[in-house]
Amino acid sequence: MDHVDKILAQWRAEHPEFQLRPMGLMGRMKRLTTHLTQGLDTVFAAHGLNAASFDVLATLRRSGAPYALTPSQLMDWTMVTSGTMTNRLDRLEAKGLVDRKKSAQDARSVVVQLTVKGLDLINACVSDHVVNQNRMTEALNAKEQEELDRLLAKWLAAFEPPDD
Amino acid sequence: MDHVDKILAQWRAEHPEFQLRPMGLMGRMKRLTTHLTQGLDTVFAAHGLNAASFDVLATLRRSGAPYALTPSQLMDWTMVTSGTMTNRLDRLEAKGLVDRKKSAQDARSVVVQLTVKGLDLINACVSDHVVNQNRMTEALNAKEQEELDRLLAKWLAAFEPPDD
DNA sequence: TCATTTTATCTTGACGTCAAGATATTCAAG
DNA sequence: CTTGAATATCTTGACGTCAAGATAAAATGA
Repeated sequence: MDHVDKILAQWRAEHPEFQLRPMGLMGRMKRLTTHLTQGLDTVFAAHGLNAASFDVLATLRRSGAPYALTPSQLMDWTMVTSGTMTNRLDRLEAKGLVDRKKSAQDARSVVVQLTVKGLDLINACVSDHVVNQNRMTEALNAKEQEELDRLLAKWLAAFEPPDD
Repeated sequence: MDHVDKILAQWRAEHPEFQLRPMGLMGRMKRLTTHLTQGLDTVFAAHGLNAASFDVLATLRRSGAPYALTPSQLMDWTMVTSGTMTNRLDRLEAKGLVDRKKSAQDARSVVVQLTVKGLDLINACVSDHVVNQNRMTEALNAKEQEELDRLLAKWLAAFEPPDD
């Protein structure tokens, strides 16, 4: 009897005819996401970052040398709007973790690149982050993780058709 | 090859030694949550609500007649801070969907109750909401939903020890 | 009883996000 | 060419959220 079970029990008492499995699924997803987010934030904060800034720096880092992408490419990877990305980049630039240069090919465009300071920071943070993620997933064994991943991937495919 | 697979492939190229299954799991959870949230918002918006206001009204509704809880009880159910709950209640009260009365038993406390207007609105909205949730879960069959729910519940238990 | 601690709610200030719109540049059709 | 459409980024204003602190009332215990 966890928190979500209690919510479902209340609905069942008020509306016995409701088909509640999807609600349970989404409720557990939402609550789990809250806990996972908090757990990840701890590591980000230890490096002076938050989820938003980590998201951008990690995207640049894993794109490989020279660790440079346009704001539009960053928006595609991170699922945020242009206004949000502008705001994130302003803060990262103010902290000296990225810099912005006008694109040579397209005068409308900008190239965002990790600074040396930004690269060092994200390297250290990502290492801790991966360890942290593994620790937070220990409640499930290898087989369970595999099965969960398979089901999530199938569900996700309904919203993001895989290209291949 | 979905979006998360692409992210993992980038990390694998940069850091072959990383243990990436937990990252894949969390990435899919996060992305799925984003899509699910957007899908739910559509129904809320059709009734003039958002996720925050729906959350409060639905919590009051499923608590059963007389649809009245204190702000502290609402905070426990919804996992938000006191400042957030004050803000949510201010807006709902301004729209005439709930009212706040001082508690007779405890002068520190307040009782938040659905108005008739609030009750009618949340009844209509919840019906649509349950249908919507079921529709958004159709990508998984009954057996898959059951298995996914079992795994999520087990993982969630690591963060919220079930009392029973 | 009275002082201390705990509880319940609200306030304040900062931040991250989005939608809608503004600017500037490039592309494409005739 | 030239002009209209599409693209890339930034700006603005509103909102939801949180952490930290303020206020008031109740509970505790000496």
